[in-house]
Amino acid sequence: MPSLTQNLTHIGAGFRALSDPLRLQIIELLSSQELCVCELCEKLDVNQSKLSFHLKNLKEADLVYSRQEGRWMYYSLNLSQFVVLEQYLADFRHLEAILPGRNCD
Amino acid sequence: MPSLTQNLTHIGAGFRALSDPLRLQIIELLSSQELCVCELCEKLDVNQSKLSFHLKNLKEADLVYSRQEGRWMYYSLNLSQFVVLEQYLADFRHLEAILPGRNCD
DNA sequence: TTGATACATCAAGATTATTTGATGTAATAT
DNA sequence: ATATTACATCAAATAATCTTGATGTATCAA
Repeated sequence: MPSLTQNLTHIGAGFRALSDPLRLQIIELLSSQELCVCELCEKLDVNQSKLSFHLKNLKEADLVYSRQEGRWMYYSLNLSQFVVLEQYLADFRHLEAILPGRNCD
Repeated sequence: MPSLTQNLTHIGAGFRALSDPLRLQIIELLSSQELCVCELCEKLDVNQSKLSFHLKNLKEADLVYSRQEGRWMYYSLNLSQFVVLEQYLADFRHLEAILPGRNCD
C-alpha cells in the first residue's frame, strides 16, 4: 500500500472513531481527567461490555491510552493523535481560494 | 435535543463523512479545484451512482457546496465547516495535562 | 421532437458496525 | 482455596452503511 494511501487510511480511521456519539461523550469525559471503565460506565449509564467495545475502538485509532493498575483499567486521551487529525484539517485552511472549475466538455 | 448534544451530533456527522477513504480522496481532489461529477468519476475511476452517494453524504455533512451549471453539477469544499471540525479538535490541545485518576474504590 | 448527456434516486443485496447477554481472565479480598 | 470485582472477549442478533444496476429527470443539441 502506498504511504499516502496508508496515511489517509489512518486519518480516516481516526475520524471514524470520532464519528460515534457515545465515543464523543467518552472523549469529553476524558478531557477533564483519566478515568477507569467503571467510572465511565456510571457517568454514561452504559453497560460495561458496550463501553469496552467503544474504548477498544478509540484505542485502535490511537485516540486514547490505557494503563492497568490493579484490577482497574485507566483510560486517558492521547492528545498527540488529536493534533495529527487537527493538522490534517488545518491544511485545508491554508488553501488558496478554490479556483472556478473549467468547463466540462 | 439539548444544544450541546445537537452540536456533538453535527460534529460527529462531519467526522463520519471524513471517515471513508473514497470521500477523503474526493476531498483531496476538490482541494485543488472545484470539479463536476463526471470529472470526479474519471479521476477516481468510480461509477457515477457511487459517486453521487458519497457526494450527497459530504453535502449533508456540510463539507461541500454544489452548484448547477447547465447539466453539470460542480462540487467544491466548504472550508468553513473544515474550520469547525478543526476547532473542535484544537480545543483538546489547550487542555491542561490530564490529571491522574483518583482511586476507583 | 428526438436523442444524448449529466446527474440523482431507488431497490436489492453485500458488507460493516453496533448492541446484548454470556463467558473468560486476572487481580484482589476473605 | 473461594468468592468477588473489573474488565475483555465472544457469538448471535440487529442496525447502519455501501455497492450495484436500473430507472427517472432536467438540460442541451440536432
